[in-house]
Amino acid sequence: MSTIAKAFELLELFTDARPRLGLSDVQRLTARDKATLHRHLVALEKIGFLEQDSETRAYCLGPTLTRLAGMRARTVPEVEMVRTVVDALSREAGELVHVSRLRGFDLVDVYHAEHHSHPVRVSFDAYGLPPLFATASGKAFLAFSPASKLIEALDVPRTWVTPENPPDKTALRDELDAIARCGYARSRDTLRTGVSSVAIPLFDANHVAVATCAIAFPTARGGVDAEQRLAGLLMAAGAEMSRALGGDVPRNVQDIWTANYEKAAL
Amino acid sequence: MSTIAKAFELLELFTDARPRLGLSDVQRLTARDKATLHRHLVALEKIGFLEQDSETRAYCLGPTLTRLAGMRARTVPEVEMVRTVVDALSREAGELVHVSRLRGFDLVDVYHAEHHSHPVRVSFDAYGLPPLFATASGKAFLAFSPASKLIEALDVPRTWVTPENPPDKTALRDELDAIARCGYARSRDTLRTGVSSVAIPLFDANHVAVATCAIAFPTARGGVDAEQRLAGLLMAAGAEMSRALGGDVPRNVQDIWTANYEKAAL
DNA sequence: TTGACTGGTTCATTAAATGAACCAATGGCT
DNA sequence: AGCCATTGGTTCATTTAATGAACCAGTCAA
Repeated sequence: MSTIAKAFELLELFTDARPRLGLSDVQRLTARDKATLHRHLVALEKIGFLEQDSETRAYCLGPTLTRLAGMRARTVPEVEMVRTVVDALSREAGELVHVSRLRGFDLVDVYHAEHHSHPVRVSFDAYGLPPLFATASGKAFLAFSPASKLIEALDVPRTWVTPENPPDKTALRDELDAIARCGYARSRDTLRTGVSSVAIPLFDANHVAVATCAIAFPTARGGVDAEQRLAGLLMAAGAEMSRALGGDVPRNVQDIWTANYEKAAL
Repeated sequence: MSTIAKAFELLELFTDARPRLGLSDVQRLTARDKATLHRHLVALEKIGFLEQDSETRAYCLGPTLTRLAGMRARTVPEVEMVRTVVDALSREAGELVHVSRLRGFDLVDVYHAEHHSHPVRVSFDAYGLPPLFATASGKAFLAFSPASKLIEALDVPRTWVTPENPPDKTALRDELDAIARCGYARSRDTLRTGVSSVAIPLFDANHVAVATCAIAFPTARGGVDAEQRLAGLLMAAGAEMSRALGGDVPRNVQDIWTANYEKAAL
């Protein structure tokens, strides 16, 4: 394995659950040699990917990440464009909006925006990324992808331990069909109790689902009508977001969306 | 040099000026071997620090940076605390506010917030980071640091080509003295034409300046009164921000700030 | 056709990463 | 006091992984 990948694995250890790790912690988590780990940690600290508390000697994620992420947000046109749309959507919805893109069989954050009014802390990768069929975003993606994708997705080995999710294939298939009909996916308290979300897929130029946009909101605040309102906003913005990514929404999906958000607006 | 550092240097090549680089571009910029560079680029792409446009084959900064930066923003208490203060300040000022911290002789972004009303795109590292004495933030830092810091700062070799800034030591010393007296530093069109800013230092627990907070605004929008208003906001929030970093403002500086922003409020 | 570009690959050489053993300091606990 | 288990960090002989000159293949313009 390349040293770069090894060093990166160290960065991945820092999660919401354990944001500060000492040398020994890292050693326990990786079961690698202490000397090597120490050198890697120092190297990462030198370049600002980690920083070390001079008192406790513990490491945490460093400021360079902020800088580079900002650079990406400014310069990568894809993100730049999505950003304006997502910011607007976030203001309108008053909730956390995030766009993720498929990378292998994981959905990784492209950009997210949270309206200031009521901060909902939604943390993603506590211990690895959840499987596609466990999140609204993932289901939105699968529902608008060829069936073969689901088969593949189910076969991919995962670090994430599903919290009581024996993926029942037929039930899942039914749910995905329902999502394809109503235009958006939903989840309640599945990823994190108290957090619900609605999600739609975003499409590339070939009308293939390659990304997702989701709105997360506290379950307590989201009745059926609230959920439908948010889903309506999502579907109304769906075309613009796909276009921001350089893609386009398939005709049949656009028809479903148009019908649904017009209904929601009434 | 460690492989980690080498790979990191590649990431540093991606700037606002040139956000997308092909293999050959990278080779020209680094004068390193193509094979090695290619392997590094691929490794960085695998972990999502870069991403490659499948059509143009060019690389740009990747989505993992966004994810990790978000993780840091959420989990590192220092950032978390600064965040709330900076967000508030940004809303009040209606301008871009950013907090940077000293790292070697560079100021690196800890957190920044931009009020949505009028977006000012202020890009920092076009070709390396500017020297301390060329920015409001840097001058704010130097003015409240022992004189030896300035001597050191002037001696540090820099990649940044100063755009007509032969650092005249006595003039600089005079300016820094003036800053120390009035409580904040200012710059007009120095870093980027059309952009002005005001800045104050932030102090650690030992009353040593270790960071800065600056407000950037379009020169066109900033008359003398506007500048003083922003500087007043900055000085009023200075104590809270230093405390958010776990530090404290020296008595004499606090006195200057208190006197000045009370004057500005009248 | 040629030549100058791309991005990407091979494989012998070499330099850098590795890890067992070792320090030094800290913090309980008898 | 002494002791044992921690902690973060370092050394240096060994080995593994990084390196780079040369090489492919594709693209574009002259």
